[in-house]
Amino acid sequence: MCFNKELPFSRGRSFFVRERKLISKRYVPKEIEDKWYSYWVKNQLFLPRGEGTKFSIAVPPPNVTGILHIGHCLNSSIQDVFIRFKRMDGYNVLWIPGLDHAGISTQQKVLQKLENDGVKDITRDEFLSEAWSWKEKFGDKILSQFRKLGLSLDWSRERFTLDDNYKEAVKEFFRKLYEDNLIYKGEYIVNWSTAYSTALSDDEVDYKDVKRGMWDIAYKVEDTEIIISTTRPETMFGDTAVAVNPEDERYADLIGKHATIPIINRNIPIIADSYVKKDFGTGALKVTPAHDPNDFEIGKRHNLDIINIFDKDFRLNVAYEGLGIEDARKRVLEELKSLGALRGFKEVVSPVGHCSKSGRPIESVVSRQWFVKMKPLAKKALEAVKSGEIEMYPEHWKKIYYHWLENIKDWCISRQLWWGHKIPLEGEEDVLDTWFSSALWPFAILGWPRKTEDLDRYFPTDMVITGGDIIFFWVARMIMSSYYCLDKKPFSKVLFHGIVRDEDGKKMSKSLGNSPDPLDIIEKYGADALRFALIYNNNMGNDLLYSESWVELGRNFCNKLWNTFRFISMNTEEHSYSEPSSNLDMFDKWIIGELNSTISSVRHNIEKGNLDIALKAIFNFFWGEFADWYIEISKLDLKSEKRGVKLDVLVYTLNNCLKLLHPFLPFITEEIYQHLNIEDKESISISAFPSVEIELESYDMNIFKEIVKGIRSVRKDFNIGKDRVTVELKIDIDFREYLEKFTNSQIIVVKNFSESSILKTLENMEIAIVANFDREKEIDRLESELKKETKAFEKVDTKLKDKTFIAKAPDHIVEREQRILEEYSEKIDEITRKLGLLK
RNA sequence: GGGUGUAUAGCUCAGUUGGGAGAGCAUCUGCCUUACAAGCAGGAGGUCCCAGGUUCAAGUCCUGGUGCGCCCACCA
Repeated sequence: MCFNKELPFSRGRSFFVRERKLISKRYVPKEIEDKWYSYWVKNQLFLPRGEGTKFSIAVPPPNVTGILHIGHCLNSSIQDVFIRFKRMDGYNVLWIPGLDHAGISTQQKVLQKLENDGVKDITRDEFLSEAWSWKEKFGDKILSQFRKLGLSLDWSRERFTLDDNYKEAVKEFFRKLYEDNLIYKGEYIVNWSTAYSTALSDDEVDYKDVKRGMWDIAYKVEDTEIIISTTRPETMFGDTAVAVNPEDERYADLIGKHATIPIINRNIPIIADSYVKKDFGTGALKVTPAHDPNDFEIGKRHNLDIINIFDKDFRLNVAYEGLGIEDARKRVLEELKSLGALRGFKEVVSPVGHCSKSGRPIESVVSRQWFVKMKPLAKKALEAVKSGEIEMYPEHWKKIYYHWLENIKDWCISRQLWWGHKIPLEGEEDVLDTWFSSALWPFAILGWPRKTEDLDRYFPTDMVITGGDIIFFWVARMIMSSYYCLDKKPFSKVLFHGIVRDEDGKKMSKSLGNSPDPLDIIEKYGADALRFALIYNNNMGNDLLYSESWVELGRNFCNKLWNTFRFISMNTEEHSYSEPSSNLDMFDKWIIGELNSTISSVRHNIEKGNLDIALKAIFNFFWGEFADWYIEISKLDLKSEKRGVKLDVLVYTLNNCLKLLHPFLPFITEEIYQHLNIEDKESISISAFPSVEIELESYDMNIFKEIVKGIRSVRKDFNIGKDRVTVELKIDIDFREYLEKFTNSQIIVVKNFSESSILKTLENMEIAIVANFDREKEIDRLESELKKETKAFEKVDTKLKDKTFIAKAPDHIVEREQRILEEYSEKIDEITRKLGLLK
């Protein structure tokens, strides 16, 4: 195989000889990240390749409004880890990028811009051309941020929800629903966004508790009156009944009579409906079917008239013509007061629907809108998850999903906007809800409704990864539409991750100004550091409280990686690498053994979706074992005849770590991999993900580590410094020579520790260090240690004296406790003996 | 009101099927030991929310309570 490689620097071992001075002591991500991204794209490394099993993901398309935030970074980094892992593991991988036109949000932004530019009276076509240039500008910006993050997306298949192909998909979906009688147009009460002058679906409304006034108003009934309570007095002109509870004795003899609306003096019937609560307000309710969902339902039950009291700009049109809602309310109250009809006032806190986009209160109005009947679509979507055909993690999301689908309501899909898919029927000017098109994303981007190779090969996709906040908007609707259109699931697995919050637990938002710009973070710390931070701290499903200190840890880790590479590269200038196989000593066997278990753990945890655990496993191995112990010990042999083997093991381990880390930290791993140059691959991204290759009997180094730590600890406690010391042991060890060099000590084996030594108890044994020391200090130290050990001894002793424990606990547990007891006992004996000598 | 999640070190969080309490940050002490001060070494710091229960054994399982969070519905 021969690649036409065009590497962005001169590559190979000679690099270090000639340019070593250029390798900076600190890792500087800025200098390499863009370079490698261009290299990957230029060499088409993100296109599907090979004959392996397919693995495909459709990226949740970001809105063309705004810019990428930290949450997007988390979402897309998680996906990239899976994608890069599978690509390295031999799968034929496809990851498709794209954007969502985001109807309301985008239209609003564009209108805002036009208003700022002083443009008025624009036609639909003029508006659309303005919106398209907006899309070009901001869409590119978002996608370039994806590149900055290092996402290995197939850019040759970039999609947009308003592409011509996509329009076909939307038309086909609508046509099918229409022909199956699942779409209908009707006069219904809908949520109306006064900010955007369009209908909204129920899901786009957020309820917030609002403090507002509630007034009692008297309506005349023949020679008496009935007093109703309302928070919206100005809607009285749309009243078509007064309702009371049928059980309410106070009003029993009024039912069937007529009440008169004050001011306009129109008569309306008094009806009985069990919806009305006796103990709320006065127990009498004014019924305004045109402007309240519950009243609308009452109206349907009693065949009441519907009187719309607003024009399209929400100015009154029955009385007080032309006044806005607030002004009208004031005037109505004044007039009621002068008529003597105003009987009470109090403040109440009650939930009010707000437009989830603009934050303004929504109005309920009756209008003609298009709806989709959802119950028939929900059935298969429900079954698919219940049967396990589609998996959802964390699993508790299933319950939320079931509950929504089991209580699903019809979906209002028409929007009075310009930016979107026009309803594909003669004469219709409205557009479809954005989610109507998003629902088709996984298959529309693969070519549906046409039969394409991509659709055939890559659908259903393997997973969808998203925040739980769009489970209804998006995930559930994709599942419904996919079964409906193709009779297949859209993906096999749904992974929900948490929301990124700030350090105080507040949701990141522009208005709070607490959301850092990912580009600033990348500029300062590098994309790898940001990816590290997000994945290292993301326990699947829980929210995460973002802190810049995480990114610092990521950067520090990259720096550690970089300096490990520098150290190794300094020593390998003249070295010709071959995979380590023979002449391995105990330390080599130990580190390769540890590497092997890390590899297993990483594979296992990525497959399970526990990316944080996988990353921590590599982090701990690389920093805590390889750098802190193996490299330090290997320095002892870099001048001996073992040098060659040591370098082989160093390079081998580093190279494997790079590959394990590549899905998480794509840039720095590529940079170092290319420098190492020990495999014939044009990129680490298409090299083979590690599997356990060198099987060997691994070596346990715990005793070695414990003794080293014991000596260090004593040196510190007694200010011994770096002087050579004599260390007494009661057993011989097979790494004595290394231990002596590593700790600057002389090891001797003794039967009893000498009087002039400092006793140190380790987990498995005791050692004694011979040095000058403060006698009193040592006595204090030993006494407090004796206390501690005695307490621990007694705890285990009590346990072992418990007959039921001996009888019922498994043998291996009992044996272990006995072993532990012996250890404590030995330690106590030794400390006691030592104390005797000192005193 | 219905549903659901969470409570472990000063902070943010890990803790697999029950079996000797962990990481990062912060903090204290000593080191520029030639790969790395973005580093190295050594420490200190915990009533695992509360109360019961199951068990030889509970941070882990069960019941109840409390605090915090989220989702759905909604009162004129």
